[in-house]
Amino acid sequence: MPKHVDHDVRRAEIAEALVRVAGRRGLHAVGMRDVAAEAGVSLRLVQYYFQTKEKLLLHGLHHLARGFGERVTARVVAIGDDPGPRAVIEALLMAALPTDEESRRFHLLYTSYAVLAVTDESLAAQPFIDNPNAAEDTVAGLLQKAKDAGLTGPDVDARTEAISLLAMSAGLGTGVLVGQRGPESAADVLGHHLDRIFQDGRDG
Amino acid sequence: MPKHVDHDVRRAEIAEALVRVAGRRGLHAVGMRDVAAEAGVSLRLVQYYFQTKEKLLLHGLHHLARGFGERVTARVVAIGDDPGPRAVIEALLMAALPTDEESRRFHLLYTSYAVLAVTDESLAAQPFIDNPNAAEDTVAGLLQKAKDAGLTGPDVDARTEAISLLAMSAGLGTGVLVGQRGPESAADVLGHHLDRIFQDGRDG
DNA sequence: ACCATCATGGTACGGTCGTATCACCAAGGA
DNA sequence: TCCTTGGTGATACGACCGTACCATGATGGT
Repeated sequence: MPKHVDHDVRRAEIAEALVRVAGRRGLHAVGMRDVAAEAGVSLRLVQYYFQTKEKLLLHGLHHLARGFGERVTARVVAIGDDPGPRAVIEALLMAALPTDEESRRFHLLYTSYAVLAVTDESLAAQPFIDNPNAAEDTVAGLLQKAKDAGLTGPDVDARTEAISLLAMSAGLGTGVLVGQRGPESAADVLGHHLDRIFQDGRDG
Repeated sequence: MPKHVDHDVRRAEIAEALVRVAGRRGLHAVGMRDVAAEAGVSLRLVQYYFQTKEKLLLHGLHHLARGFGERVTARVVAIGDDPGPRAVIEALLMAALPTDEESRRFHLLYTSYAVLAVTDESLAAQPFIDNPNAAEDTVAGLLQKAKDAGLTGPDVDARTEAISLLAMSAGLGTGVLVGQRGPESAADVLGHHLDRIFQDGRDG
């Protein structure tokens, strides 16, 4: 067997190119030729590693989700050793806001994919259920831990507050994306609600 | 002058057709031929009343926003004479949730348009700033009135809570749209936060 | 050393999309 | 009455898109 190129690496490169060009011109406007040009390869190559556009888009979604997960993890790790639940939740929520180019791209494309998934049955809607649910479980778990440790008021419902915070983060993110408000304003609103939840305890 | 057809009526009919077919198959998937077929007219007619697709889409957005405004107004009016601020806010927020086919369509298409506006400079981003701002002002005004009347705790910030509620409503709406949660769950979460805001007062 | 095979390039094909063009009808003012 | 003009239909055009097909290096196992 000749040449032996790592297909996974190549596919990741092409998926990266898809995400880049889609972030610039919009997911609806990207064709396979655009992706090929962005990746610096020929159209045939894109066809070779992904047989069809549908598979390319699907892979792009997974690539996007994976990259975002890594981003969030990195943010959480970066806040230091044994941080309080509030710091972790804050890092989680802030990472989801479109503050820099990467998060902006993520928010735009993830929303585009979600919209596509509603009408196109070829694009599975499952990632848009599972991923948010996982995030919800994580935040709810952290809140419950905080509540058990007495860091929050006794009347907070961890699950409800987790849902609220994530929904707010998503909604505020869209507002930032379309230019309705700045990232600082969104962060302030989130911070206000974290203050409310953690008002009875102290945090590190 | 012959025939005398009311252009505004015709354009509204075609815009309605655009919204219907886009709600079914996704905004990205609709062409002028689809709109013509849905409206029961020829392609030429769509071209005649809207010269270009860009203008058709723009008119569709305005049509959508106007229809939604009327829907919200109707909901608010329907709750009876001189309702309390909480009831009005609740009606506002609930009307935005994708509960029936019409609100589902609105949420899907408005999100699609917003995503388009981010990358396509032809589609003005202004509606996605002005409309949310107007909603925000309305809710903030109602909250302030409630606070002045002693219906809320003295520590609630009307503007921040208005932003939060609308962002939550939008985020929850998306969650309902993609099937992550049911409309009842979203309504519960919103109700929980309204309870919190109005916890110190009584409402009618 | 050879050849099966992975990897890659170039290009053509069918379809669709937005838009433009040509033709026709109908009606009301001169 | 006739002719100007608004409304409508059918169809053509050029561009682009996703996909398929054909050709050809390059390479490693035997």
